[in-house]
Amino acid sequence: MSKVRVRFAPSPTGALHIGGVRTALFNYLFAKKHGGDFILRIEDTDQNRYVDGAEDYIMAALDWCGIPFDEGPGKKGNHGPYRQSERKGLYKNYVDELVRDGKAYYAFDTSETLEFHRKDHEAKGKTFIYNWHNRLKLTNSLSLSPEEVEAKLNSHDNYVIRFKCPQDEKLILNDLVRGDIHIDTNTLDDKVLFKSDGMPTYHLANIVDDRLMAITHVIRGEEWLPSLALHQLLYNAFGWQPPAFAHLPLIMKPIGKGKLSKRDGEKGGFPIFPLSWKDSIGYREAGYFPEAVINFLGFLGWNPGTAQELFTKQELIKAFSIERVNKSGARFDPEKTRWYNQQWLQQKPDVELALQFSELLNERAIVSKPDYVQKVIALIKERAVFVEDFWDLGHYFFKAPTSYNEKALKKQWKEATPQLMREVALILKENTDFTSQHIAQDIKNWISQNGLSFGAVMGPLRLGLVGDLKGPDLFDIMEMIGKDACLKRLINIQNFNS
RNA sequence: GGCCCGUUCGUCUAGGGGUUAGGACGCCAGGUUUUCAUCCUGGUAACAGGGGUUCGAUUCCCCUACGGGCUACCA
Repeated sequence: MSKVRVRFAPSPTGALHIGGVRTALFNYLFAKKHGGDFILRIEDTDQNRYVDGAEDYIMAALDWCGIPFDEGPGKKGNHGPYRQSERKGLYKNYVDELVRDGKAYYAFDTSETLEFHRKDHEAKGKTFIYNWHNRLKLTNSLSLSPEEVEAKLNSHDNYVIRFKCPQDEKLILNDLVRGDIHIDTNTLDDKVLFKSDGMPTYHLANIVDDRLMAITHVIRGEEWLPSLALHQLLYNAFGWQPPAFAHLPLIMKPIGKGKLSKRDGEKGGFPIFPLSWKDSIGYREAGYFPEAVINFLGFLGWNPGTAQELFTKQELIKAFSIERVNKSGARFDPEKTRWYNQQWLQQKPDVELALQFSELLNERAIVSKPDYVQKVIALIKERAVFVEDFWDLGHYFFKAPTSYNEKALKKQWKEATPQLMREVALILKENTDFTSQHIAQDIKNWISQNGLSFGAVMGPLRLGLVGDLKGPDLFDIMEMIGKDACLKRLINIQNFNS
């Protein structure tokens, strides 16, 4: 068997959204699983929809996600160029071949005429389809005499080239995900293959390029399923062996109807793009790890059939199989993406997290020793979902509280509290070995010797040091911030309450 | 409207002719803890409906309903 070669073929019409990344990922996983190549091809045959920066965005996004391509724009390969606009000259010969063989024809109908037919049919409750049943009534090289056609071509009239869809054929198409699909060619239309601007349509370019680039498996979104028959027919017309096809289930809106779109992110307050694009925040900027993004994307429409949910990229490659891809669309769940990130954060080494957190600290003009930051992270990481959370969770390790949780204060700060805190301060002052263990011992002894309750001491104490009734072991916190800071903070809260 | 695809807890899903229909997210409760969270334990909750086939159907077939996609000189 020949080497597996798959491609991801986006149009540079804007930012790649999460569904596109999922398609790229599945292609990549499939290729790597079989020791094959993953090719990036830019399908920019529609110059009207071209968006500046979109191609760079696509490449940057794939790079951040850890989905590198083996061949593509800017990379060496034996099948380039990898932008369809740069392959423009190629397509005409192929479509001419089809015309010569009587498998395609020139059509001169103006868009206005076609639009009229469509509207007219719609008004009558019918659908206008340009195919076998009416093509002889329309203006094309099948209905016109050769002389008329010649004249039109010579006078540079606008024309398109349409595929002459065969009549009365029952096709059985195979899809790796869905199995056999039955199609009656009489329901198909004579799709435009070549546009009047000299560019091929998606259908032609796609087939020609997949052939020329020796693509063995076409893995794409389900929105392409209706085009499968046409593509199969085109391979037949050229006399080419078609690749295998797999259509991935669509990703649906978290709430409401339809497939996931850019707007859902804005509405639901979650990222829809891997990287920020214009006003839309990306997964990267929202604090997600690429590992987590890849992981949850991998589980959208696929699962390994085991209980394991956390997968590295290498594990995904190993476990991936196209047969286990689901048939039905998957509703996108932003909540679960958070869970994946939380899980990934727990697995990250503290050193690495410390490095990232230090940058955030720098932004707040806080300079701290790397090993101190690392110790802080060790204490608070288990309650974080994002690196950003470390600040909310552990700001008191770096700065004295400037405010106190009002509700908690009301509840905790009783009449006897000031005196208790003064005594605690005294105990701390006398401590000569300021470690969590010894502080705990001192305070616990004092509490039990005086018949006090833990709550009456620990609550106010935590409020004074942290500002809230949250956080890790208080004695650990005390050791970390040190004796001086502890005493200062106790004076602060005393003053605040008097 | 036409063509095509699909349908298991709220969501992502496993399973598959005879199961207490399993897991995860979420939610709820309990436990642990000086607090919060983590964590642990438990709970909640599903085979769209109707016909077949069969000793038996959630699983196979058909119909209906519902959901989705496509229906451009866009990809």
